[in-house]
Order: sequence, then C-alpha cells, then structure tokens
Amino acid sequence: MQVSKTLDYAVRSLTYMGRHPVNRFSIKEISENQHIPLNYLAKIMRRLVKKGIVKSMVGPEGGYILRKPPKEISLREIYEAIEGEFVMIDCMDKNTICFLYENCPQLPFWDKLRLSMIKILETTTLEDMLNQSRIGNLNKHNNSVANEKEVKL
Amino acid sequence: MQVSKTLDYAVRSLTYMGRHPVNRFSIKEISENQHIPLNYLAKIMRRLVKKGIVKSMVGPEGGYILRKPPKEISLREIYEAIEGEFVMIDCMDKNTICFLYENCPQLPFWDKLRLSMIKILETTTLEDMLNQSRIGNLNKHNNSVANEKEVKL
DNA sequence: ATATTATGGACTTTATGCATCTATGATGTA
DNA sequence: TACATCATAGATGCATAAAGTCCATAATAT
Repeated sequence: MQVSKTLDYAVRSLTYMGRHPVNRFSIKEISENQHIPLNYLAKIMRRLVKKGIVKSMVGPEGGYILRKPPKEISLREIYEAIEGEFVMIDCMDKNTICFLYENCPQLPFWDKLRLSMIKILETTTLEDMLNQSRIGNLNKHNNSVANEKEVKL
Repeated sequence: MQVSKTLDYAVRSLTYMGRHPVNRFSIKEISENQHIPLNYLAKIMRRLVKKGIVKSMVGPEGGYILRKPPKEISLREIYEAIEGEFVMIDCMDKNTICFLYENCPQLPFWDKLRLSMIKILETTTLEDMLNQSRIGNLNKHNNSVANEKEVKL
C-alpha cells in the first residue's frame, strides 16, 4: 500500500515540467534535473504519452510537453497512467473463485477505502502540488521568478 | 498500494475468530477453515500476538483467543501488526537525504492521503466487518437486529 | 548528411512477498 | 513419568515483480 518509485518518478517529472508549462523537455534534461535513471525515465514517459498527459516530439528540438495545463491534470490520471486501474485487493483474478465469494467480510471496507482514495487522487491536480511546496509558496510571496528551483542539500 | 496476501490472511483469521469471540482456535483449525498455509499462518499469528491482538496458549488445548471484543479491535491495529507503521512513501530512509528535502511538491499530498486512510482504518472495527458481509446482513434482516450498515454492491 | 531525440522491445538485476521445513519449548492428560 | 499436542523461532527456498540497462530503429530539425 505504498507509492512505487516509478510513480514517484512520474510525479517528479510532471511537477518539474509543470513549472514551465509551455516549454519542451528532453528526457535527458528531466533525468538529470530530477535524478532519475535516463533509460528508465524513457519507459515512464511512454506511459504518460499513451495516457495523453504529455505529448512527444521526435528528433532534434524534440522532447515532451504537457498536453494540458497543470490545473487539468489530476493525480488520478497520473496514477492510472503508471499503475493502471486503482484496486486495493485482487481476489478472484487467478481464474479461481474465492471460497468467500459473495460473503467476504473485508471486501466492502477495502472498497470504501478505495473510493475514498480515488476521490482525493481525483481532486488533486498538478497545480495543487506546484503551489504546495514550501519554497514554491515562498516564491509566490516574494514575487520571484516562478522558474527558480531551490535545492537544498 | 495494495492489500498484501498476508494482511488478507490476518483479517480472515481474525474475522473467523470473531464469530465466536470466546473460543480458542488452533492454527490448524484456522488454517483449514480459511485456506491459509499452516506454517505461514503461524508466522502471521505471532505478529498478532506481539501486537496484543490475540493471546496464545501453548500445549494441548492451547491455541489463540482474541484479547479484546471485536468491537475494540480496529483495522488499523491489524494493519500495523502486519505491515508496521502506515506510510505511503519512504523517501529519506536510505541514509541519504533526498535532494527535494523540504521542498517536495508531492509529499503533502501523500500525507493527506495517508491521514485519510488511517482515519478509515482507525474507525473500522472487526465487529463492523462481521456485520458487513451479505449473508451477515441477511441474517440480521431476518432477526431484525439493529446496528446494520447497508452495503451497495 | 548528420546529429539529436523518442520508441519499442529484450534483457538483467535486485528485492521481497510468500511459503516451507525443522528443531525447540511449553503444557495438559493418561 | 511419558506422551501427544500445540505454539515459537529462525533458517531457507522460490517465484514474481519492481527497478534498471541496453540496443536497434525511426523521425526530424539544421
């Protein structure tokens, strides 16, 4: 019940892109800036392309660009692009029917949890995340350039 | 972000025991009744013992018994007995500080999600689950007992 | 023509969830 | 006392998935 590294990478990449929503980004740039293995990131980006979250352009001056403004990209979309449909428990998928079928005490609660989580994922956007970070908020207050990315080591 | 088989086993065992809260149950009985590998269940039970959810007795006529009435056993307790503390993402645990430290756009949201989930886990008890199943509800309808939760499937 | 970039798939590595086995220790009963 | 029953503890094996690498190909700006 944990966020996979892969999902983390995806979110990191998208928040990075979201800071300059009109720019194009190469895998190389994102990879270096966000400390993500280049070849692995390539695989991740394909899923985001497939889901229609980013658009890709091949060749020199190619790269990736957000298809929609950050405000319209939900965490749920991102999650599903990476992990597929959100499920909490998979019982009867091994072509055998669980002996608790139709009488499982816990199923309704995992489902309740699932719906609750989906709701939060659904209503959280990339923009929310961009406004959320501490320095992000500081920058807003200072009227400083939104592009700036402070990294504390 | 999924329920592990191990957690499922634990919940299954406890709901099984919860149906006769005063009885003693051997691993063998639970194992056979709930279709859980015996030796593996043994390991699971130890965690439940350690967390104080069940009490164990060695020797003939030994076995396990619930330490508290089902009403007082929360899903959160069970979860934590099996999986440890509930966390959504573990960033800075590899004795290296993440370069996004103090400025991570996504962290607040995983935390929000975490709290929301914990709340549901916390407020759900073994008893809730016992009353939840379809057949459970059918029985309740027939006996017209109060305290029921309608489940839409 | 060439350098740059993404695409797609095969492949390797690493981690871990799940499960088994065996030896040990406690305890009720005959 | 002896025995059968049951939990405890740790070592080990295995299968699957997550994470990461590599390479050959295709598109396209300059």
